Amino acid sequence: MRPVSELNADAVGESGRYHHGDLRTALLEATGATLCERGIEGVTLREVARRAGVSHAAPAHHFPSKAHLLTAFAARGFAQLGASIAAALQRVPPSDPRRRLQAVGEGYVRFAVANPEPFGLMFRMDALIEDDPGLRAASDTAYGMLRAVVAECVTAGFARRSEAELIAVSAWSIVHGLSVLWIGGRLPHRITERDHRRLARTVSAFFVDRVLPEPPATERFARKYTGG
Amino acid sequence: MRPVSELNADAVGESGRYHHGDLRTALLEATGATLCERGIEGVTLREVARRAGVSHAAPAHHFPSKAHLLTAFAARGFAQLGASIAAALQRVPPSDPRRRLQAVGEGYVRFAVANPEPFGLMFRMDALIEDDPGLRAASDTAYGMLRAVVAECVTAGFARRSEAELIAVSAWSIVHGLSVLWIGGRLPHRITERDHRRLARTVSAFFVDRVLPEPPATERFARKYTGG
DNA sequence: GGGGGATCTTGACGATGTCAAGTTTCGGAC
DNA sequence: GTCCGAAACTTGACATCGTCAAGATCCCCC
Repeated sequence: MRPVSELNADAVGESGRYHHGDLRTALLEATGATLCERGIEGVTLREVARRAGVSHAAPAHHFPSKAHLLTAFAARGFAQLGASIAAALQRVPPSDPRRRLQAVGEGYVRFAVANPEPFGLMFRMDALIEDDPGLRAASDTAYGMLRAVVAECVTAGFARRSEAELIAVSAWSIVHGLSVLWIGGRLPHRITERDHRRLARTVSAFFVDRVLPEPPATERFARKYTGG
Repeated sequence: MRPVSELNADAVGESGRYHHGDLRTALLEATGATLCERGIEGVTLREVARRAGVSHAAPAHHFPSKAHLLTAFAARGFAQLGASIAAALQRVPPSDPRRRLQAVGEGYVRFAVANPEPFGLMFRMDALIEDDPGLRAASDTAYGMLRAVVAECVTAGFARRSEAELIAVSAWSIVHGLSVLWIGGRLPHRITERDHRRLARTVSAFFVDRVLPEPPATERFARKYTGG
């Protein structure tokens, strides 16, 4: 009977509390490592368990199924996405809501391009528990940050309140689409080969300047799209 | 020894030439049927073969691997996407390039929402042969239609030639992002519950009117984003 | 009309997600 | 202090998957 400390010495790592330690966290981190090394289809319950130093069926005691594990990982990803957006927002004062909206877009695309596999997984609804409360909450939090900044723009007079939702959806669509197409290698190479931040900044600024022009221009177009 | 006609009678269907008929096409159609019925993860080589009425290893003689089958199906999807865009374009005369750009966006989103699973598969690069010539060609054709209409807008004076690529990328991003978020159920329900065509039309019109305003306005913003 | 090659089948292999049953280990009750 | 229940983990098994190798079948062309 070999002591458990010898069996799991390399896998327990920093958290050596008991049995394995905090296996739940270890599995999530192993998922991230596998995801970045071998891509989404390389993420296997058995491979993740292998990396965590446990048997192939151990994950079942922390996640009812593979989908639950991926969902928990995706929820963490949405939290990190929110942090990326928050970090970008912190650099722009509340006095300039248009540039804050631009910062949201840059933070979104920057996170996506910096973490392509996790970002891709976050929107793989076929592999996730779609109505998981944690996932929904994390996703809604990120979207809520965008809506809050759009609301700031409304308050500052750069947009009408009735078109706020349309602007939010459009803004989210353009940054999400740009991220997906970029990660998927669908954009022309002469574009994506440029500096990461520059393209994200250019598209975000382009959107903000065109969609939220100076207040007078806003009034001109607003009434068209705000009918009940 | 049962005659082959009895074995495959129900599967051969309309094309009863020999062995099976045109198995390659039958497999592609079985893929589409499985995809829409059971979702992306329900698409299995064995299930597809089952539906086509052949043994589990038969597809290997027409597609070297599952990824090749899915890639061929995705290429067909891009062709259909192009057809959807072309159909939308045909309803708008060349004299109004701005509304033609709007039509491209509507055709794009309409196809995506009408065929969510095929559309999702078309951008699942982890499951596809990324640099397959057929897939690339079909994808580039669809993107080329968008670029062509943007070029029309440039010719008509609604945009500067130097910002054409930026506009094309932004337009593709917004319609693609809207499609992905919509299909993924990430948009607020109070939005997606509305009529399909209306949201697609609203966002597309919103984009066109804001990004391609009357010529004078274009000149105002153009110089910012066109630096080398 | 017969042979060559394309087409399809059968059988097998390793890998995967999940389940059932057994084993080890922790924490609290006595 | 020790003992028991529950939690954590292991072992083994099953159906299914993608892929490969080998054999069977059928069409086209010489």
